[in-house]
Amino acid sequence: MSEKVTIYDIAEKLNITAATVSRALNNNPKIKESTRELVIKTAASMNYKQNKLALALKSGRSNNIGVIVPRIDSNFFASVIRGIEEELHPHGYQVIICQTHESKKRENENLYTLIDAQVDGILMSVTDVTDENDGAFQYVLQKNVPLIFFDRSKHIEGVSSVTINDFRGGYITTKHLINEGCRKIAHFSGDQSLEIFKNRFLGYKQALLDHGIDFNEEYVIYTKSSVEAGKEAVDKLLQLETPPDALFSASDFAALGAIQELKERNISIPNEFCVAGFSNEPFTKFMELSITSVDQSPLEMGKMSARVFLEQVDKTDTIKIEKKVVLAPELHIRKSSSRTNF
Amino acid sequence: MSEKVTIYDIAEKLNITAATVSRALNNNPKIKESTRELVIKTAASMNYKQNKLALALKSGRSNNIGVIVPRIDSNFFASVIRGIEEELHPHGYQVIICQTHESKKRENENLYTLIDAQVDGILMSVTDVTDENDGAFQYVLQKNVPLIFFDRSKHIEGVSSVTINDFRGGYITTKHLINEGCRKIAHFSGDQSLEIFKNRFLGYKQALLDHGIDFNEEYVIYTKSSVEAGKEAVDKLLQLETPPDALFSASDFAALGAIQELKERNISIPNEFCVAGFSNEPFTKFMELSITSVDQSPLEMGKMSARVFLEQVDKTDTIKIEKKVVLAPELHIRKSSSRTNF
DNA sequence: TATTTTCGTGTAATCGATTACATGATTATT
DNA sequence: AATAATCATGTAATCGATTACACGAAAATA
Repeated sequence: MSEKVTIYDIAEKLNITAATVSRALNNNPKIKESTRELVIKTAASMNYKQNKLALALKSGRSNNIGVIVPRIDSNFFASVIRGIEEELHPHGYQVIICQTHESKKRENENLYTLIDAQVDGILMSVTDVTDENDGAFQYVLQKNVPLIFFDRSKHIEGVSSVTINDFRGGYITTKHLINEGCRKIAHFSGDQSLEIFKNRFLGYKQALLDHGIDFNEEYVIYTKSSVEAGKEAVDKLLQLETPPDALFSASDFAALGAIQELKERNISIPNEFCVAGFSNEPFTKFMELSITSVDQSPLEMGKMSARVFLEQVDKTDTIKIEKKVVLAPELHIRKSSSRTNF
Repeated sequence: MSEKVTIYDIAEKLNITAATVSRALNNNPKIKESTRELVIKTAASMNYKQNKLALALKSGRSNNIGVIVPRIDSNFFASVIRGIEEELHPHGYQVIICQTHESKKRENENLYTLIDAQVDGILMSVTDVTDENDGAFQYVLQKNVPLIFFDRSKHIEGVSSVTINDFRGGYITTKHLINEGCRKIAHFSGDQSLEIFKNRFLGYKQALLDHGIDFNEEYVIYTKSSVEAGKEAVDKLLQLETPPDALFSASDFAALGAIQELKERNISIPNEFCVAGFSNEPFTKFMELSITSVDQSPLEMGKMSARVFLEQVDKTDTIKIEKKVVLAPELHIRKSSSRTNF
């Protein structure tokens, strides 16, 4: 039953034109004060609502921004999205969510769909199979839609990014393990095509080097981010001639799997074996044997990404700003690696 | 640099009208086959993309649906959203996310904004201060936009809902605790204005009744869903003349808090005290002392909500379908309450 | 052959708002 | 009083696609 009220209806009622109504509602200074008041009052009484679609068509701006993540049901990504939403909501932007499930096809599909839906910007975390030379990215850039990577980033000219210093995260965690007296430190890494994993790995390596510990190729295992994968990987490690005495896992889930497997083998943590993870998933601090982990401040990352977007959205199209924000990782030291402090 | 290609550009190039182009692209049967092919080929070669905003304005349908949740960074809501997205994506819908942070003001704001943005439907979980008589809901209904509640629902005529059987969840959990030999079972509940908490509570009460156990008002505590709240609540319980020997908490976080507090007091779980939570948060199964909890199948809930929406979206406006889907809760029995099986 | 169908396409309105330009009414200036 | 400047509003195009209606040409029917 709800008749849609347009500016034409208001115009008709007041015997003026829609143009005048539009101007009055938009506080155009050329409108007589009395007219403006009358229009605003009438609009309110008729329960007028501006049609955002018409506005979007005319202006070419939808006031929507797209967010693409591998999956939304992970604490990390959900928190980033929360940050984005909170930062953008006051500016009148709505957040559209897309998932890739680590599929390049889905990722491209999402990019094209978002552009076709005329979003005003795209904030995304790439998949582990993303190719930065893909046409979809060119398509986005060519449309002059601000594109911002968060966490999982690729180097593309003209694209800003908000990441954490993964190298440093790897470095301080490894250094911490060394401080706890560990010398044979293993590392679970992820897909090397993702910068985040490469950098955590490099930080790990550098810390070893800086502390005079030889890097041992055998101690590095590439795992999926799952409990199961962590168990299997630890299994492999323990079969080595000289098994490690500590683990820096680039994934909390793999770290948890490792802990479960070590416990089953009655290896005492942290006395015989120290474990540290990455991401500060909620469960890491809830465990009785709480797990040391690197916090990525996802909320802050989301807010920062949103801010970078806001900075770019109104700039002249001709100037391409490329901003690289790097947040500091924070190591949360917990029981799984605390021989001394607890 | 990207010139936008419209149907007018295609029309001009082929010396026909935009109407013909539109028809050809929409597989209108009145178009000559040769023309259609030519148009489609030309459109492709010119890299034409349909302007969704223009389409939305004309049709009044945006192909967006709005999802409103208290917060997105909770495993439960994130999983529901995942389900919604996965179900709706193949149908060409985009999902817009809004958060309320349990604020009625934010909730209303979100409802109005979504309607003004012409979403084709709204799927939401209400706040704990939502009033079903609020004008915002009337506004939505009056616009004939399908509204579907999931999990946290209110009774509003013409509004469908997808929930789990919280009564049953409360019942089977309490019954399980009784089976384990507990007789003095406490309950942490939440805001009673939310059906979910009322129903879990009622299920709890009924189970006691059915097993000849007196209901003890003192054993029921209304807590927030947080670890801290759980600790404080257990503290109160233990000060009672006859402290309980089990807890059914309507929140996993409060259950965790309870467990931590009980452990600090060296009360042995599950031998002296059994604990069960609700929601099956990821950490409940990861703990060494894994926590018994009720699974709400959030993914399924999201998919089901999406399906209910799809059923309603194309129906004639005149017929208001009101569908109430109730999913079955599933009790995951774990160490925190297993005196016998583990 | 004359008349009716059918077919394919064009014309123009529509969705709702914005805005460059035009215009008439005041007011200010000389 | 004549001219210029200012003000408030109207006219009409525009954003890009869809679609009811119209119309000429070709095909079918009488």
